[in-house]
Amino acid sequence: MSAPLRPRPSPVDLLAAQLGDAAGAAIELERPNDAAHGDYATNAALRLAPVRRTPPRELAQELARLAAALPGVERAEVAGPGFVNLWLGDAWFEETLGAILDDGSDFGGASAPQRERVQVEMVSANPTGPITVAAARNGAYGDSVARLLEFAGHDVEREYYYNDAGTQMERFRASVDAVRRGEEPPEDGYRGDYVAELARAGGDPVPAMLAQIEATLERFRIHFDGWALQSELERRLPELLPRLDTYEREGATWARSSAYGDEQDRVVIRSKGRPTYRAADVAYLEDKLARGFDRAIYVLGADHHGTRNWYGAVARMLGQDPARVEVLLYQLVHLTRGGEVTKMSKRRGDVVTLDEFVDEVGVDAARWYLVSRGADQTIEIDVDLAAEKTQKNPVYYVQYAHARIAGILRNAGEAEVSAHATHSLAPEERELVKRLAEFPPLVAEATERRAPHSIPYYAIQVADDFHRFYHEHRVLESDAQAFRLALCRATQRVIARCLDLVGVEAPERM
RNA sequence: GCGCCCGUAGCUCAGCGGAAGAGCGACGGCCUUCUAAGCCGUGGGUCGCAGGUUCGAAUCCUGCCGGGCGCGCCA
Repeated sequence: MSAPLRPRPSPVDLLAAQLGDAAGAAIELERPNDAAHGDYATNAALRLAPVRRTPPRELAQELARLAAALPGVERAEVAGPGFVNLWLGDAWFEETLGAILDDGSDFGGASAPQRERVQVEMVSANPTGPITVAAARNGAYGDSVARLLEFAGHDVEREYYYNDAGTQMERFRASVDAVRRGEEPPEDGYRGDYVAELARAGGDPVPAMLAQIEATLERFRIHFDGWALQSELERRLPELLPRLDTYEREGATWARSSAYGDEQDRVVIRSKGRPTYRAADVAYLEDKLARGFDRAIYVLGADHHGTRNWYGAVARMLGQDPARVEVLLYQLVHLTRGGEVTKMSKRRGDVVTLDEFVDEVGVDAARWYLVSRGADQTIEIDVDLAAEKTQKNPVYYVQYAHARIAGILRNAGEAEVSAHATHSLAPEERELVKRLAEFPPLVAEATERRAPHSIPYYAIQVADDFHRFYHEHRVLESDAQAFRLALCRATQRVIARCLDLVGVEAPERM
C-alpha cells in the first residue's frame, strides 16, 4: 500500500469545518429539500442539545450567530425545532465553481484513504451457453464497482473465473457431441440453436463458447484483465487441502468451515474422489491473495448467498485476514413476457441473451438499466416491453444534457471561461453549482457502499438542473458568457464522469 | 422449519435517524433565440400491518402478513 491519497476538501466541507471550529463541535451541512430552507442546513443543534443540556433552539440561535459571521454566508436562520438554515452569497458560488474547474476531470476522484490493489471477480458464468441478461447484471454491477474503485484511486483488475472441469461442463460437451451424432441432447443436457452451431463448428465447444462470451462482454464494455481456469487451479489442491481444517464423513472430505465463520461445513472431496467446486474456491482464493491483491471482491447473485461466508472462512482456514475478502451480493433479474413471469432455463435454451437484449435496446440503455437499481433490489424486465420502455430511458435525458453542452462549447470556440461572475447569479445557476458540489461526497459514498446505482440517480438530477438552467438562460452572447461557459464545462465533466462510471458513453451530439 | 433480500405515487424504483422524491403513465400549457431526446404546470402516497426506541422513524429494534432467493458431496 502506498501513501494515503489526499483529495482536497470541498468548499462545502470547508464551510462546515469553519462552522464546526467556531462552534466547537462537528458540523455536517446538508442540502435541504425545500428551497425555502436555504442553500445548506445543519441539524447540529438538535444533536448537541442532549449533550450540552441546552434547549436545541437556544443552541441553534448561537450557531446561526456564528454562521452569519463566516465569509460567504449571507444570512443564517433558525427554523423548526432547531435547524439552522444558511444562505450563501454569490462569491461562495463563484469560488466553488472555480475549485471544481481547477480539479478538471479528476473532480470527485481520489477519495480512497489508502490505495489498494483490488481484484474484482465477476460474471464467471459457466461457458455452457451465451451470457444471459441475468448474468449481465453481475457484469454491469461488478464493472461499475470496479470503475468506482479505480476513480477513487485504487489499482483494480477484473477477472473471469470459469469452470472447465465440472459436471455441468461434461453435460455441455455431451450435448454438443450428441448433436454431432445426430441425436437429441441428453435429458439433463443443453439445447438451443447455439448448441447446434457449436456442433457444426467442430472441436472442443468450451473455448469457442468462451470466446463468444468474451466478445459479448467486450461489446457490453466490460474488459477482463485475466481469466482463471478451474482445471488449472485444481492441480494445486494436493498441496493446499492439507492446510485446511478437514475431516472425513460418509466417504467424503469436508472442510470444517463452520468453525471459521461459515454457516455450515462444505464437501471438498466427493466420496467418489473428485474435488468439488468449493475445493477449487480454496485454490483460487489462495492464488488471489498470493498474487498480492490487498482485496479480493466476489460479485455473486443472490442464489449464491448461502456461500457468502464461505470465502471468508477459507481465508481464515488458510491463515489469511478475512477482511481482505469481500462478497458483494445482488438480487436476481426476473424476466417476464407480456407481464407473465417465465422461468427461463439456460439448459432449455429459452433464455434471453445479453446480445439479444443489447440488439434490442442498445448498450447504453442496457447498462444504465441494470445498474440503476440497488443491488438489494430484484430487477424485473418485461422482455416484450423492454425496447419500448428504453425509448424513455432516462439515460438519454442525461446524454442529451451532455450533448447540449458539447454543442455550446463547440460554438463558443476560444471564448473566455471564468468562474468569476460579473452579474448577479440566478437561482438556476446557484442550484447547478450546488448540485455539482454534491458530486465528491456522493461518489465517495457510492464507492464505500459499493452502491453504483446512486450515480445514475445523481446524474439525472444534474441533467435536470442543467436543462432548467439552459431553458432559462442564454450562454453565448449573454452578459454572463464567461461564467456560464465555466458552469457548462464543469457540468459536462461531471456528467461525463457519471456516465463513464456506469459504462455509458457521453455523446458530443445527439 | 431456518437464513438472506424486498414491500414508498397507477407502473418501475430512489431515499435508510432530521422538514415525503424521481422516471414512466395521465391531464393542460411552451419552439423565428446556443439541439423541444427540452421546459413549465395539474393530479396522484395511512412510506405492508402492529408495537417499541428517540426531541424526531419511510429510515433503527421486535412481532406479524405478503413476495423473491437459498438451506452438506450442482455451480
